[in-house]
Amino acid sequence: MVTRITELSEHIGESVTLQGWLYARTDKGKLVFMQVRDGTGIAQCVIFKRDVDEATFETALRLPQESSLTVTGIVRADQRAPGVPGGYELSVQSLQVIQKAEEYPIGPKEHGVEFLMDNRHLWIRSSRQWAILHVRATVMRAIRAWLDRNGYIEVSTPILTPAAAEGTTNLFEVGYFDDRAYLAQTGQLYNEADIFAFSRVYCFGPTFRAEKSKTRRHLTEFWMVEPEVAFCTLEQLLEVEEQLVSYIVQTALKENASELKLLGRDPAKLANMAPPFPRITYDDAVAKLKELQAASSDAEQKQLLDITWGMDFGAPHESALTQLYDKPVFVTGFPSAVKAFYMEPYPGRPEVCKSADLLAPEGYGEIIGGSERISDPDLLLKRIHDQNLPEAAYKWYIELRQYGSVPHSGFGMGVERTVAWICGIEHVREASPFPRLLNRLYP
RNA sequence: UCCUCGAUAGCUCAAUGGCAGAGCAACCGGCUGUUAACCGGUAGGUUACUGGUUCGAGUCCAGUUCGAGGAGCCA
Repeated sequence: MVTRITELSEHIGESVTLQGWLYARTDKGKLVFMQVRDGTGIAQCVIFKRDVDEATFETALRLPQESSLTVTGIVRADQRAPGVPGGYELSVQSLQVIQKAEEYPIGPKEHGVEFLMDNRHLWIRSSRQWAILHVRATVMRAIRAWLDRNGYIEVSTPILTPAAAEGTTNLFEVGYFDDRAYLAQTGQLYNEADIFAFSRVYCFGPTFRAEKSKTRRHLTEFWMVEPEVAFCTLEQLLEVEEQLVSYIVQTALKENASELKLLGRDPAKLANMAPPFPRITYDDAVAKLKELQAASSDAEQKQLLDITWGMDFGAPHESALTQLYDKPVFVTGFPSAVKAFYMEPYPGRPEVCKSADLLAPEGYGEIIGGSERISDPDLLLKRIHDQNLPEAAYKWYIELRQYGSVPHSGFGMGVERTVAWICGIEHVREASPFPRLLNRLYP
């Protein structure tokens, strides 16, 4: 009978057996402290020389980090015991080494990014990475739970696609027999087909962008959930978004309290995530940014915040805007020219479209991009022509508007950016188990 | 693609143009409450690569490679 570390508190005074790996070890004379990981947590196992035979004590004293083992001992509650969740430790009675590990490269001291990324296959064992990936799993589970509970059906969209939805420069090209195919950048166009069969749908999977971006917010492969809703205006879509995001954050706060604590994330900064989120129009946001720019005394910041109406926001603009709110903020009504061809223009004001980005607080920036889609076939065709897109490739997409077209809206949410925000980490690469970056395809 | 910074022991980093160093990890020893323990000892080097300046280069110069941060683009 094997006990898991998360269940230790239910076995105080009992003899239990753990299976795991040696996370860290220190000794003090006739005493050895072993931090043992079992995948569910970390527990301190204490070996007193007088409690075990000579061979066991010698083994423990020399056991290398990350050796696999089975350990049996009495569970004790002890305030001094470190670990995850901590507070409980094992007085070891017996120890079996399954494999004595070779010298482990990742030690208890600090390491550089390149080294850690080269050792990502081992790095994920570290408590910090373990905590982040736990939160990631919670976020993904919460996304599905909320959508499933609210009448959405998950319909997978293809990864291998014939053409781009939004330009062709950022596509990964792959061979497709005698032809070429591209890795999907979005499932949205297929989602739009799916809503006419299922009304509310979402796709959830990896997305690929061959962008030569070298920033803390970019991966070339990332996970995105894309809900799409029939009979839905932009205003209604924003309500869906704020409810979903709030549910995700609240679920993580509830289920990953110890992980967030391990990450040093202050739960107070996430606690008030509840609808409604503030909304600001692009017009007002530009005016606000100009004020901020005028008020800035830093010359470099002044330069970065420079903006004129019609420009898309850069990272410094998003960052400055989010500092004004303690909740995520919607920016609506972007200029049509900087957004995708399929976004519905505002009636009487075609230079702006029914689009909305959701910017996460504390400078984390865009985690959602969404819009109401053009439902009129003639307008859609015109937009395709205006942008010199190949009409033939979009034949099926235009047909969706010819057989019972309805107002509809949808959005895409980036999982790694959302996880990075919730965890309060610097870089999205830590929010992915094996991140793919501009110069990183190993391991 | 552009801008800035960097590459020295397994890891993190020092070293005024003048003998290649420390901490951690490893190995040996000491210590019955460690939290990245502490104390003593041992071992560990093609200073990213190529060329140049110099009596002498880890250090200065040129080029190359790799990496980090940022911009643009985006979720």
